[in-house]
Amino acid sequence: MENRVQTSLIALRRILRATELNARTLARATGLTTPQFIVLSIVAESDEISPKGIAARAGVGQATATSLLDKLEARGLVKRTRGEIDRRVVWVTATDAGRETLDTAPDALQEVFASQFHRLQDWEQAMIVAVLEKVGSMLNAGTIDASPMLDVGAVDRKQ
Amino acid sequence: MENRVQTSLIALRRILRATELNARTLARATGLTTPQFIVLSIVAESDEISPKGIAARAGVGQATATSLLDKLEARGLVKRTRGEIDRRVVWVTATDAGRETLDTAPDALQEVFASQFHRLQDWEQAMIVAVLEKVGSMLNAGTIDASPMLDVGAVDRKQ
DNA sequence: GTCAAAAAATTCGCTTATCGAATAATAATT
DNA sequence: AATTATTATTCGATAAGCGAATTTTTTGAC
Repeated sequence: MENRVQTSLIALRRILRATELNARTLARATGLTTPQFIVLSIVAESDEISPKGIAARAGVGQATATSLLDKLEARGLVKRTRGEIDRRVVWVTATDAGRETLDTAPDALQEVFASQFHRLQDWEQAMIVAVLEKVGSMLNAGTIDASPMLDVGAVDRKQ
Repeated sequence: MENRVQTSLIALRRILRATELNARTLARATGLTTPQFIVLSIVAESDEISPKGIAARAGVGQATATSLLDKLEARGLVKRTRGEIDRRVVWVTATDAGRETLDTAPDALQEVFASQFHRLQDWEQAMIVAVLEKVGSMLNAGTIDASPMLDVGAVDRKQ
């Protein structure tokens, strides 16, 4: 039914809003701006990533990524290293200070989710995991092959 | 298991990323910037809303909301009207042009989701609806009592 | 009723984000 | 060897965003 699609999308938007607000809160807690925080998170998640990759994952242009990295590097939260095999690329890694910053940031969303999650029955938890993964792949699968006219490059290249 | 929480959060982030990229794409398709698009959507969803409410829902400051509204109003996509009972507040509504803009915007995410969704079995669809709503309320429940410093009122008041 | 406090929107000044185009360096292709 | 691609960066210009101050209006206290 069309209704279910509608309901799902509304629920999705609600989830989206909650996570967005959380990102802002987190960013403030760390003294970073939201985009800076997002970039730092991406860098910390991957042990080595290029500015191009960061741009793709953060959904911003390469120029923007460079500018954000400049600020993070100036604060000593990330480090840039020229690639040795391919000297065009720059490898970005999180410094200890960078990881520290992320670790000490209290992730309200995560905590809230975890606490609520633990209240659920086992089968409910399993159901949530399954559905979230399913929806994630649905959305991602779609983005890739359904809209080639849009700049999907960024989405494609995400590893 | 802590693992399930982790897995869920990763899946959530993936969903988030997809929807974020979609928002940017949509914004470009309409000739608006992403924040402008978001604000216009919020306005169109509610038949009447104040700048303060918009700010809360969009997760930005009041000053920012005003500035975004200025631009939307200049393009004739929204209209401001002084409140009659309380003349401090301004009621913002979407104009026909504003609704038109949103309607004609091809919502890639929505289409992709819908097409994937329809392939599923009935029980799977039902499960997705249930889980997404559950997760939404879990996250929002948290947001409300975990961070009262944010004006979460708007989230409550959403119809 | 008047005066002070609160509330809503706006303005202002300043910083950050963001993009596109141009540039520089390196790699790949021919 | 020369051309083309790729990667990052710089540059210039616009938009987003914040906090503080301002304006208008309402509410509360006395």
